[in-house]
Amino acid sequence: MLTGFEIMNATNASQSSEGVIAQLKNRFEQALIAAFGEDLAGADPMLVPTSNPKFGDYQSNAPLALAKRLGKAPRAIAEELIQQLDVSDVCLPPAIAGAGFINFTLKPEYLAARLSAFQIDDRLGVEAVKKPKRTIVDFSSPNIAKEMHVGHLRSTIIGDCIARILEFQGHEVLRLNHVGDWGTQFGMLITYLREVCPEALTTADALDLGDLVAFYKKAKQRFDEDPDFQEKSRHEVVRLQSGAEDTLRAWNLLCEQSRKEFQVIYNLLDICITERGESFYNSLLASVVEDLEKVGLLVEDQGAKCVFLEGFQNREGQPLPLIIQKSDGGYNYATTDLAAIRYRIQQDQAKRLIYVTDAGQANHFAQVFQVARRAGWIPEDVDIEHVQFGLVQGEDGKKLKTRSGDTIRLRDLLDEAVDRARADLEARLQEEGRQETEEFIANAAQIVGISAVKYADLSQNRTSNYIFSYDKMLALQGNTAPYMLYAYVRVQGISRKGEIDFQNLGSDAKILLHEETELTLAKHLLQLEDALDQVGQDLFPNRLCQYLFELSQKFNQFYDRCPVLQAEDSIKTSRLMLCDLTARTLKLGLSLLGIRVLERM
RNA sequence: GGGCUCUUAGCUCAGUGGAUAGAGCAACCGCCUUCUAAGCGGUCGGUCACUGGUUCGAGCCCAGUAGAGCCCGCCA
Repeated sequence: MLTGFEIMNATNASQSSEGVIAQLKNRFEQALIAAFGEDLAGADPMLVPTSNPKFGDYQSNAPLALAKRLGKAPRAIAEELIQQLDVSDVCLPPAIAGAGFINFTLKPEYLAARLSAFQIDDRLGVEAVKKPKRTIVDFSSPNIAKEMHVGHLRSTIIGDCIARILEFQGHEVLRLNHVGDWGTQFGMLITYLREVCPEALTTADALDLGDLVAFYKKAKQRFDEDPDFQEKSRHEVVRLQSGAEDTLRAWNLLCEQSRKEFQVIYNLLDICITERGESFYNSLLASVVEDLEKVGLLVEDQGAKCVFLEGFQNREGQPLPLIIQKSDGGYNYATTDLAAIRYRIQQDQAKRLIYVTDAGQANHFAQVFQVARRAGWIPEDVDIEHVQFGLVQGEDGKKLKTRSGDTIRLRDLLDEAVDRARADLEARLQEEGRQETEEFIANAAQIVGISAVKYADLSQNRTSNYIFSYDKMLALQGNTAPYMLYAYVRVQGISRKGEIDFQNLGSDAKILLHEETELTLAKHLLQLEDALDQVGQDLFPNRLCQYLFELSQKFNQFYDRCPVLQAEDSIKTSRLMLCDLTARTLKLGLSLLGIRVLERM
């Protein structure tokens, strides 16, 4: 039981660092109960940013939704709610509008107080979650002995971003690279190499990945044509899975070779990930079959051990099986994925499993999740989610390919983005008669190029296909990485020009919000936590991009209309604080997208 | 045949059951003696694929139709 004093303290949360929406929601929930009783305890306050600035900053649609349930007119409900609602420390008096909306406008003093607190807060007001969840983000997952191509781009970028956001929110995140390092492709590759290049199987660095890819293609061709070769390859897989020493050594060399190449890409993209490939689960596969047998889900059909699925049919309208063990005794990826689910829940103790793969695997994951659920392997308190994304298409709307029709190597794609960024920058330097060092140019081009690729991907709703265009992603205006990097650079330009130390603006520094653009910017700065909460929940990084783009726009409007260095002292200090907060918010937000900033560009 | 995803401005795309559907690009018109104009302001641009349904209220939910892409028994 709270005392009156404690209730007042709990209510008077203007210095609290929770998100504005969360804070208003709390107050609203209390008012709902005070006005209409405990029955309404779970009712949704329906608090959202307003659809139009003329309605204020936030609105509640709850009175409309509750009209039927309470048997009262929406406006009357709004009236009663406002009576019970104490938000005077946060907002101007709430207004009832339209059919029964309640509109809230933040008080400038509240804004200034919150933003002042951000001044000494590296997290910019974003609280760590109270209940951290151990989370696994499974992403990137290239195949050994193949090069990373454009198909791995989205998984890598989106997965990394999701991991960064969840980590920042305070969750314990395990980033797993479920590489394809185990399966029939090794049988044929090793068999082929034994014939044509045996030294590759015993000597490190005898081949580079490019050669491996070429050998892989030839091996595949032989496999498809030559029954003898097929037989040898299958035998090689069995030898590998049973641990034959020479085959295992060859396999290890191939993996090591690929790993080095993958790392080049991960370094370029600034990706940190732990490899735990399919082979890791090899020893657990037999028990998956046994345990499915025990719970009575396993059915033998045409020699294969399967689980028949609910809600999936084949062409003839028959129930579709998920094959757990092939008729030749081998396992396939469904088995591995089931073993991985169990391992991640039981051994890793994960409470949230996130799989970042293309939408084409939606069926596969729905099937695997169904079987795991029916087997009782997914406890109530564990969430399992397939975070799917669409294809990367060329500007012709078809799957992205080189001019000659080959798959584009990820390495080449990234290099070209950097080359183009460099060409743009050099043209600009020439035009403006600027002289910069080679080091400056190389660094700026690198960051602009890579950021542009990442941002172009992350800023789209991931569920749809997206059209890859260097021209659009590197464009200097619009919702692009360069636009946002430039907003950040503008702030740093001010501090250089004015010889400002943002760390040391004086102890009496106060935020004053008089101009419209100052208020608008301040309000947006306060919404970072709400934006991150949403992405943490729904795993749509484009929402964070949208937030940062709007922040950049609002900063540029402020920059355009409010002189900083020429302003009178107290206003100059206040504006410097807004600049610094904007820059730090951009830097933090971009870092959560996996994008680094530049001080000059 | 079944499943999944998608269809919003000329183009590329946002859009959380709520008020008059938004950006960017392109086009056109303005704004640099002033912190980097890689910027800002403005104009133009909509049958939210179509038809029904649910709802006080639908671009959003449900059903159907059309179109696009992807997936569908021993590859991953």
